[in-house]
Amino acid sequence: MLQVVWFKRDLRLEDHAALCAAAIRDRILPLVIVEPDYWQQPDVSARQWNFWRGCIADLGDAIAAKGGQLCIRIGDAVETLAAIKAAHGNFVLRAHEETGNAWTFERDKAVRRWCKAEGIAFEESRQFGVWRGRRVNRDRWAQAWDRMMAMPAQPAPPLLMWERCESDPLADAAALGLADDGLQVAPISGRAEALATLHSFLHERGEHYTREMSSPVSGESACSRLSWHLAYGSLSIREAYQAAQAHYRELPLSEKAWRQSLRSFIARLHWHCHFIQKLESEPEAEYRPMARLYEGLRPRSADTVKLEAWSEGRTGYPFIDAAMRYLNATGWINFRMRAMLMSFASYDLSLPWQESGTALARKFIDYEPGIHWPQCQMQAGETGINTIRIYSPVKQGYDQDPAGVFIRCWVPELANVPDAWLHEPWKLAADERAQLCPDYPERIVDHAAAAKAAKDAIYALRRKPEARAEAKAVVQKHGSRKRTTDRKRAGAKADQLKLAF
DNA sequence: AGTGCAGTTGACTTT
DNA sequence: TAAAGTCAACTGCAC
Repeated sequence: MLQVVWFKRDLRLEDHAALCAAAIRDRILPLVIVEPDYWQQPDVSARQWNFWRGCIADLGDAIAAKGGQLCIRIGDAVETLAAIKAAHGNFVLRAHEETGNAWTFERDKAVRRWCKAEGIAFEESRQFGVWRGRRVNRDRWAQAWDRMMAMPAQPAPPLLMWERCESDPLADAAALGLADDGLQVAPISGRAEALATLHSFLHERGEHYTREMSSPVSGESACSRLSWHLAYGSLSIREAYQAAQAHYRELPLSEKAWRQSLRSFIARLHWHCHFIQKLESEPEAEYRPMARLYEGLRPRSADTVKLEAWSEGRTGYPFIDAAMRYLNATGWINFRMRAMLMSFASYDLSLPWQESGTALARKFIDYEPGIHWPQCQMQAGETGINTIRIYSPVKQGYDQDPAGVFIRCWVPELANVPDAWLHEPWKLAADERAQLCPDYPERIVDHAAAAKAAKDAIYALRRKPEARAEAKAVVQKHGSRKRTTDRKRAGAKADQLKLAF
C-alpha cells in the first residue's frame, strides 16, 4: 500500500525512522503540509518560516536527486490528507512523534481521529529521547535515552520508489500573513549547512566551549550553533550525539579542553530531550506553572509598556538591551543570555512568563516548544523545585562583556559614554548624561529593589506546607535523577540522588 | 621573629 | 544556568 511520509520538524532523509519504515514496504509519497492556521499562532514568526522554508526546499532537492518529488501542500492537515486519499487511494500515514505547542497537539489529535474514521493506519516513530504520554517513569529515563541515542543512525534509504503528486509552490512569508520581524541576518538552512556546522564545531570552534559559551561575544562562535538545524530536523539529535561520541573517543587524553567540551556538549544534548519530555508529559505546562500554587504570583496579563520596552531593548540596562537587540537582529542568542532576559522579564518587570515567553518564542528561529516552555517556567521560578536564579544585569555585564564591546556594538546610543560608566550609565551626573547619551532611556525599574521584592514573594510562597508537598510531586513527575559524581563526597553520599531539574 | 589586624579568597550555605 | 551571606584560612603589613 502507498506510504505517505509526512515530514514535519524532521526535514532530512538520513536517520529518518518513518522514511525507513516506509522504504521497505511500498511506494512513497513524501509530504510536507504548510498549515496557514499554524502560522497565525502567537508564538511563530516570519523568521521561523523563512528558515523552515529553506529546509523544505533543501529536502525537496535531496528527494529530486533521488528521482522523486516532494509533495508540498498548503492547507489544513486533515483536508490535505483527505484530498490525497481521494486522488491516490488508501495509504499508510507515517511521521515522527512531535512534541509541539497546543496547536500542533490538537492538530495531531484531529489527524488521528480522521485516520481512525477512514481506516488509515497512522504510524509514528520516535526521533528524540522522548517518550509518549503523561505517565513516563523518570527513574529509568536517562538509561533509555542512552540506549535510544546509541541505536544506529540509518543512512538515507538507497533505493526508493516514489509516488508523484500534485504540489503547491512554497509560499513566502507574506503569503502566510507573516510580517517582517526585523531579522537582519538570515541564517542558512538545510542539510549541508547543518553538517558543516557540526563539523566546524567538533573540529574547530568547540575547543573552549565550556569557558566561552556563556559570553554573548565568544558564544557566537564557541556554541555549537546547531539549535535551529536540530529544531527543524535537518540534523538529528542522534547524529549530533554519535558524531560527538565518536570524536570524543578518538581524542587523546592530552586534549583536556576538547574532552571537557565534548562531554559538556553531550550533556546538553541530553538536556534537550529532558526538557521536551516535560512538555510531552504535561502539555498544560505551555500555559500553567507546574507548581499550581504559583498561579497568582504575577499579574495574569502583562503591563504592555514594560513588555514592549523589554521586547525592544529599551529597559535602560545596557547589557539587557544589547542582548535583546542582538536577539531581535539575529534570531539567536546563547543560553545564559536567554536565561537573563527571562529573569529580567519575570523578576524585575513582573511580566507573566506566558506573555514574555510568547514574545521570546517568536524571536527564536530555533523555537522548540518542548524546550521553550519548561525553560520559561523555570527561569521565572514557577516550577516550585528549582533554586530561584535572579540575574543581576550589571554583574552579568561585567562578567560576560567586561570590555563593553557587545554593549557598544548593539546600543549605539552609548557610544560616547566612557568605559567606567558603560554598564551603569545612570551613575553619570545628570548633566553629563544629558550630554553623553541623551537618547538612551532611563532605567524602567530599580533592579535591587525589584529583585528583593520578587524574592520575598516567592519565598513566602515556598515556605507554605502545601508548596513543599507540591514540589515533591513535581520532582516525582519531572525531576532528573542524576547520581552525584562529586568525588569529595563519594563516601558519604554515593547513593544519594542528586535532583536536578 | 612573632603577634595582631584588616582585608582577601574560597568553600559552603541560605534565600 | 544566580547572588548574597557566612566562616575559616590565608596574606600583607605595621609594630
